[in-house]
Amino acid sequence: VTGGQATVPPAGSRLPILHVDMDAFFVSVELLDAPELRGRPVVVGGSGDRGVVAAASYEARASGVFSAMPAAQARRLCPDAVFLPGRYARYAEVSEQVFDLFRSYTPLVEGISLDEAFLDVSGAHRLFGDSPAIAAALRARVLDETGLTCSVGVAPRKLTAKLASEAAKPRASPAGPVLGSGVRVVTEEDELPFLHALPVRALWGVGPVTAARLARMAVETVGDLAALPVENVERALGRANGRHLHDLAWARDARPVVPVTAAKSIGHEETYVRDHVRHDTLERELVRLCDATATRLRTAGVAGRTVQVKIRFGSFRTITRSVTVAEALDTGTALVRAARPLLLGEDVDEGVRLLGVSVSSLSTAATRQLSLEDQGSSSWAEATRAVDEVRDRYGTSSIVPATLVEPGRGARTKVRGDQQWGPEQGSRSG
DNA sequence: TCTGGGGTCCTGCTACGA
DNA sequence: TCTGTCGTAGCAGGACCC
Repeated sequence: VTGGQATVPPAGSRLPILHVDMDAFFVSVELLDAPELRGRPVVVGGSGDRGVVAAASYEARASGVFSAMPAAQARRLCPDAVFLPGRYARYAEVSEQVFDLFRSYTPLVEGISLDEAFLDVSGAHRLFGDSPAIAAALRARVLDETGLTCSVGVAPRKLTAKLASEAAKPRASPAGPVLGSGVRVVTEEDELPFLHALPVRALWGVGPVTAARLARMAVETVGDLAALPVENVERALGRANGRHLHDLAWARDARPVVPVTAAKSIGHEETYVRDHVRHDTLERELVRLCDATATRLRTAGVAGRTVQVKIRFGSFRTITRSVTVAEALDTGTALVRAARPLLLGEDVDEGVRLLGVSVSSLSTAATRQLSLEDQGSSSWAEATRAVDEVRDRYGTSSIVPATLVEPGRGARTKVRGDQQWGPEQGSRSG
């Protein structure tokens, strides 16, 4: 307030949230490195029989290929497409470059995935102008510095910023990709009309099951959902979820942009080319997954008390078995000790399609209680540190649990990003 | 017809101690 | 000593996200 009169803030400063979404990110990175593929239908992921599509170019999308679609289906729909296996490390590298650029506008950057982030730019207006101006400048710089395009939503809160960036995206059409607006601004006044016109499936948290439940109540749009009494929604969807979605339908979303959130679980899982039926083979796979998970725990400087084993059978029936131990674990041997009885307790005659290990109830090394093993002897901790150092210097496969060494074949280890979107043809099974 | 891998969050149930 | 209640932790499954 100055001179007894309220100053009206400029419209852009009442739109603190940006949602930035890279366009067809994995595919765009591939095209950056292989420009001769531009204009062709390109699909990342799903090169094996059991894979799924991780990303599709707009040319491939015009044939009906979308993310998460089974590879076999994608191949039928678009036989001319170039299928690429995906390079997680390369995407992570480009992502880091893009996120650094985001952080040059504001420290309040919340990554949702490699290709998507929320930015709170409420403190950046003096330096960079209002939010729509920041959005436009940011898009231009991303293109200039990386050669990639992105779409940006600008809105008063996360919910609508995300939906706005979606509305700004390019679209696939049979005639080829149709450019989007690139930036979409949704002001406080526009918010409810914009929101209520969208299909209810657009809301974060409404998947196929929830959408089907809502359809039984004749809810097709966000507006339909908003019009229902909250009690009815709670009865249909459960208390927490029902209230949350009803709030979202009225654009009530107070979630702040949180720059860093600590991981709550770390794990690995893998789908096999053919189902495993032998316990000894699965035990070896379990050792490999535990070893990889433990390495990542140590890299993150955390250890966990709850160890979970996930088994997906040939029929796609999926079970989880978990155990919580007194002391937090971060070594492969300790994880195997906890996980093995969980696996051995299950009948695998049906055939196991996927095996996974994950660790939760994480604590940092500084706060965790010393285990008896730690207190009794430091030799195992030293050996583990030495293993990490050898792998740092000579690669992940340079030193592995003896169980994983096969005469004449060496050893196969797992690192993050391996077989990210399904098993490769010809990889090991048994 | 076929359904990945990395996660988060919620719900319902059971066990257990105060 | 027995019984009921309540809060919490652990466990399993499911829905959802990118």
